[in-house]
Amino acid sequence: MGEREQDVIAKLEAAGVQPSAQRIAVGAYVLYTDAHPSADEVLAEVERAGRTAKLSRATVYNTLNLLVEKGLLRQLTLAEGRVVFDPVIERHHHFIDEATGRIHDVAWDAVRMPAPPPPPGFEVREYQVVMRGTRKKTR
Amino acid sequence: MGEREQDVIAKLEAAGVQPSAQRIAVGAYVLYTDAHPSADEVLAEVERAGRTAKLSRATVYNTLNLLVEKGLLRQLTLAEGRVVFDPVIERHHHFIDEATGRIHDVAWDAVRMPAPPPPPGFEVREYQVVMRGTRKKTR
DNA sequence: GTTCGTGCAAACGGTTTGCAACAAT
DNA sequence: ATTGTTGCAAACCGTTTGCACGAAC
Repeated sequence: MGEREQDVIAKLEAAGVQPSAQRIAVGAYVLYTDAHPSADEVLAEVERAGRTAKLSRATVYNTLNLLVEKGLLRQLTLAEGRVVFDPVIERHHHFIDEATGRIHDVAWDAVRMPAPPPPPGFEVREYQVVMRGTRKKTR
Repeated sequence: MGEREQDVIAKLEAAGVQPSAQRIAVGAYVLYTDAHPSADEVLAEVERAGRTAKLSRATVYNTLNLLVEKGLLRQLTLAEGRVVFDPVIERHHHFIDEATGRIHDVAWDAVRMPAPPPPPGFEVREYQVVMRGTRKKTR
């Protein structure tokens, strides 16, 4: 067993997750990649690497969601695919109410921020701050 | 015909879009709402408002995409539903290559920014800058 | 032997596509 | 007549669910 796998097992156990063969295989990829893969890409990549027991789609989804729950992984909802429309054309920021999913516009001037630097070799066309949170408890 | 409809027609024509009955109906809702609706919510809302010719799902999608193309509407990909995973747990920002869809991590310290203010009555749990752009032309 | 994890297939929901019917000019 | 627009149904793709099999303690 490789060093990588040892490492994955340690992380899984530290998070209170039973290190099954499938979870190790998924973790050995997804916990070390910077490719920001989707669930299907994880499945494809693990199958390609091959040296593991059979792995079903459902197990990939189960495992990824479990790792997110346990704080080993973060879930990003930045990919195209489910889309929502905003008639406000001017640059502005967004706040997402995590309880309801409702999106609120936040005025551009509400945040004083220098233009952020893109990764080397890229140029920024547009940027915004995305906030997530909930309604404040009234006491 | 209401003032709202007149307005929509003007916007459509200014953008070089033929103002069909369906497009006017869609525009009369989506160009004036702050609810950030999905395509299906647009369909539901327009049907509820009712005072218009029949409207099919496909036409809603066509119309919304057309309005986005013409710059009358912005498309946000912030809603849950298509998801991608990142093993970097620490707070950081993201850059999305619009040509490829690839997502790059951007170090938190790369952007010097005060914590942004949420809409009144809300509190922020987490926030980040989301940049979109493309690879720089090499000349 | 009870609990937990997995695989399979079906269901589900949002989006896209192909095509025929239908305006509009 | 040509071009553009719409409706319908099917296809598609990512995700979730239900259930039965199998492994682990």
